[in-house]
Amino acid sequence: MLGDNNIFQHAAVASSAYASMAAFTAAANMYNSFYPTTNPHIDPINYFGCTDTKREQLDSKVCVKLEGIDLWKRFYSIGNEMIITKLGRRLFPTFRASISELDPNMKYMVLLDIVPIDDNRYKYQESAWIISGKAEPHIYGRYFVHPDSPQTGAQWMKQSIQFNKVKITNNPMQNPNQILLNSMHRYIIRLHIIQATDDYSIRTGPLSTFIFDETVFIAVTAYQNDEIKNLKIDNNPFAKGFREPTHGKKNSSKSLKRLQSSLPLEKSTKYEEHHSRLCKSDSSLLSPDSISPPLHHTIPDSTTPTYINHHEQDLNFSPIYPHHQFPYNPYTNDSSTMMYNPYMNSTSRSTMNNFPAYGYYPTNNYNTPYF
DNA sequence: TCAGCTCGCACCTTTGAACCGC
DNA sequence: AGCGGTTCAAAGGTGCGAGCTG
Repeated sequence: MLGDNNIFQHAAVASSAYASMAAFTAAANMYNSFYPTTNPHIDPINYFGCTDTKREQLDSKVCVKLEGIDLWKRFYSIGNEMIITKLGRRLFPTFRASISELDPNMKYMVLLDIVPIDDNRYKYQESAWIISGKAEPHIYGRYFVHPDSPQTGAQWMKQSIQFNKVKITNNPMQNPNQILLNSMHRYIIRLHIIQATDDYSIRTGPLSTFIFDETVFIAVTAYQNDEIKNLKIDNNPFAKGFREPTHGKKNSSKSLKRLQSSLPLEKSTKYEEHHSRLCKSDSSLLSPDSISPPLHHTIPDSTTPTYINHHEQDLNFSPIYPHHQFPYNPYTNDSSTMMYNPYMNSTSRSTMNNFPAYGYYPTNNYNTPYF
């Protein structure tokens, strides 16, 4: 099973049950940094861990809510960008979530990773993102394990979980705990909750994966869209130094424009304001022939999460495929793991058959079996 | 030529050690 | 001795912009 993966072997035989789980992830990340796979269908942890173990799902009542949803939506509505650097850059907005309905006495691990949502590379041209070619292969298997992992459900549910230390990089030789991304590619954040039942539960314990549409972003080495840049400056405390109208070479009109654009607006108004721009941007982005997406737009709302029961789901109509197991094994067909999708609820289910689940991103394959 | 990337910089927040008073 | 509050320097997170690269 382990093959010649000595790093993994050493981690797997760690004496402490939970230390070995963390060590496993670290080792997998380390291994992947040295021996990256570019095969889009093989998750390295899965590849070197378990290839054919069926995963149970967590209790279907388990609920995850994305915190700071309003800010995420504001970035989402413009077309979020995240800076990546060789040394690693933090995510902003910070990914925060609150979990409910876990077993208070059971121990869990919480992991975060970032996966591509399509096979395209993009470029920013004439104030819009357009496809510029085929994507570079994504290196799978880099996860950020929440430093509090593992802890009991009661502890996880006590307060919101913050992933403020997560860093993204474009340097494969950077710290393996940083998530490796390609510039000018589009990604989405995933959250994984794994029941920590024993030494190897990271590979075998019940798992649920949660995806939040609002976290879609394009990785860049420099901001392309001024609106995004200004929104970051106005909301990130570390960028406060760039808010001052007289700062550096910023001219007053530019600063004034930025300040105006950042004024708090009534939520619905703000989204509607960006709506037309988003449609234009996405249509050019997602369809080379510039066909606009269906006029069925809603701002995703992860504050009202609904879950998919994959056993009930009609895969012939829905673009959503189950996360088979953690790690994903492309050669099994286990639909046990549920996944969060804000569009899927009792009232919108019928719409699903006609409209892609993730609205603005009909080419979504970020929930296809990579994992 | 140029889009994309790197690096040093100024400016800022965060962090934690040291100090102080109760 | 222990605790809580304050101060302050170091560490680290920002975007900027010039220069580099393929």
